[in-house]
Amino acid sequence: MKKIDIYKKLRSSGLRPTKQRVEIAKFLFEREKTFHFTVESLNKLLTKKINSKFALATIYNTVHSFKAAGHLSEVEVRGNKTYFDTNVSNHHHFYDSETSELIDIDASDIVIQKIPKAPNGKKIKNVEVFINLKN
Amino acid sequence: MKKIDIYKKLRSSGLRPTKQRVEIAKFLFEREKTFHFTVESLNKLLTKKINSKFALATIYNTVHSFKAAGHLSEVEVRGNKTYFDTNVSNHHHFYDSETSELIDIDASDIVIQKIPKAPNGKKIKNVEVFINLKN
DNA sequence: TTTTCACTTTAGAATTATTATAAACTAGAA
DNA sequence: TTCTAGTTTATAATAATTCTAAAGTGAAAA
Ligand SMILES: [Mn+2]
Ligand SMILES: [Mn+2]
Ligand SMILES: [Zn+2]
Ligand SMILES: [Zn+2]
Repeated sequence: MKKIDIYKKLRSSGLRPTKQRVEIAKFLFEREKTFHFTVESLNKLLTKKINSKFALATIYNTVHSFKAAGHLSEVEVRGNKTYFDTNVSNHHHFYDSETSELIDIDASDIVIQKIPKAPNGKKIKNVEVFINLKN
Repeated sequence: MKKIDIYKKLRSSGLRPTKQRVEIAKFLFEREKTFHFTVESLNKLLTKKINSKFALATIYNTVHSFKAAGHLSEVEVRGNKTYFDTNVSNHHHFYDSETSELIDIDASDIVIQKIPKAPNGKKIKNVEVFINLKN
């Protein structure tokens, strides 16, 4: 994803392309593979990557803005911290509790044959599969 | 589950049957259906049920002891608080984000036809399916 | 039955992740 | 260039959970 595209991405979702947002967006979206992170890990990596460091509140604000704009998704992982995901398409995860690492599974790589129907007046929004790993 | 069984359950897992543990165990395990709860909700319900209230730290200690003994499992749910589950068998969940409510799905009610193989030297420990609900 | 002590409970402090506040800053429209 | 709504920031506040260390207790042993 080129710099021009980063600006487009931000502008088209009503986010002013500030220095902070552009830096963070470049870090998050200029990559080939899915990136899973916590605010803490992102903050550490950003501080290492660029010389200036942003306020922690800015990382929180930005990540939440990106999520609200649909550029990030949130993954429910065992533990205290919130995990974010640059893959916003419907997909599943391996979870390695040894390393606290998430690995993407393409939606088409898991096929569910039988599924119960939703209870009383509710509908199924989506199905998330977690495959927990061991050594 | 009778009182005698509560004592057995505690003793056999190396937990001294103190007044607090017995009360909490009775509240959690003397029921037909699965019970999903947070420490906060359990504390509220216990305070209502029995006249005396226990220290919050005791609820935490007890719930963690029960989990370590295999009498409770932990369910990963979106949000800040930790959810516990009296159903310790392998099963899945509906999650209603409107009400923050979990509903059990028997393992046999979900059949997965296709599943990817675990990465590099890892093995699959277990598979958890979450069906998120909407209205 | 009494003694003893490792285990348990408890109140409160500490820690951790996250959110709120409010003052200073800035992108970009006018 | 000016103006202002949106943004960043340091810091305080909040919320869930864990830690601490003193007081209490179940039950093994005397
Ligand atoms: Mn979590
Ligand atoms: Mn959670
Ligand atoms: Zn992912
Ligand atoms: Zn359950």
